[in-house]
Amino acid sequence: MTDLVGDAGKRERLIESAKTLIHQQGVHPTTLAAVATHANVPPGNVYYYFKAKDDLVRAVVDDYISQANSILAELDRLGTPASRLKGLTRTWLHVADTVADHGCPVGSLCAELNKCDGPLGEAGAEILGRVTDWAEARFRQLGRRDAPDLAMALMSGIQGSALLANTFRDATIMTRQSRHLEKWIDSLA
Amino acid sequence: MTDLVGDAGKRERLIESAKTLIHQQGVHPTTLAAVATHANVPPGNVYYYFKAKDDLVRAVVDDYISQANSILAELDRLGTPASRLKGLTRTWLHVADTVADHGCPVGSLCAELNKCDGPLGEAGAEILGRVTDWAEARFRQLGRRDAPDLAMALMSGIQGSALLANTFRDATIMTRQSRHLEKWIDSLA
DNA sequence: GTCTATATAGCGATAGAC
DNA sequence: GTCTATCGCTATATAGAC
Repeated sequence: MTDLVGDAGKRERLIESAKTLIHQQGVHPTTLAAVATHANVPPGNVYYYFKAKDDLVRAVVDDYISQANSILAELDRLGTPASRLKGLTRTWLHVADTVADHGCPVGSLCAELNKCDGPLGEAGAEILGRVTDWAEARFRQLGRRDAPDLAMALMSGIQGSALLANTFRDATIMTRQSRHLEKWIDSLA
Repeated sequence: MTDLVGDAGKRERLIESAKTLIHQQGVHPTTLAAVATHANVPPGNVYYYFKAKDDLVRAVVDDYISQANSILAELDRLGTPASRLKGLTRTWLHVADTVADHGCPVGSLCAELNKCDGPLGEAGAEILGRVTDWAEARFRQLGRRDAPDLAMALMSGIQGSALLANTFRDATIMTRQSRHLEKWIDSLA
């Protein structure tokens, strides 16, 4: 949400810059000076747009939530619940190389936020909760009573393989696991 | 590996203290002063035992590797490959509450190390590689040609559910996923 | 050989200049 | 309303005391 005009998109650039750097380096090693520099904004100037570092991180989380909403809305245009769920899996497949390099953008962020005190400590649940709830509803559309468990199993399979792909710097771990999960979804339908 | 005598176990205590604090807070927020205090060692004295913070973290990684070796050796005393693999799954089940509070000790550590430069950036692969290789060999004992994929699928299911259990602060995510994985292993045997 | 006092540096945050 | 100079804190690391 841009506050007013006069921004010249600097706030958005700062959020985008923070997203990139946090994905690559993690939250703690990412300094506000680096975020500013990468966004072509005068260093030290970040505090005009965000009153503390935590607020910038919070903005990044909000950005991921709205990004998730867009992706999920797009997936719902697919024909069947099974194809929607397989489409979700394929979302990570498309960025397998980036995941192998730096991990899943939201998964690795959640891992770090989970260890934070304060409001940010619960922020990860907002992003992953949005996606998990969506998957659960789609499994229910498939007529599955155990939809909550299945949604968790799917998300676990995705997030776990992202962690392994990153740890072993091997994008094929994602692609092979993706095949595995898509077959599994078909077997349920 | 203790260098010499005269230690009075301080080095071991520092490693144990670092393991605990890193698990709870992450690597970056854990200060050497806090590690020393928690280990009842004079602050600032850490540098006598470890020449840099990275060396302490490296010692923690080595400790997890030897811990993994012990656990895997113990699991190999079980009768069948399938029971060994299910035993691996149950290893996380036994610490489900801790996982819900602070994440999987090695999984969350790997997530953070994956974003580090230098030798530590590859350290996570040493721990998870040890376990993954073991699982792969056990799947092969089951006569599975696709043992590498199955090992990754199993580890993904475990690590992914650990991340979700931590994110949602819900230990039952681990227990339910564990049931799911054990059934899956049985279906392969 | 064991430990402590201190140097150094870098970051987040603020007060105030333009 | 927009941005910059600077403060104060904290953490790693070292030099040297016991």
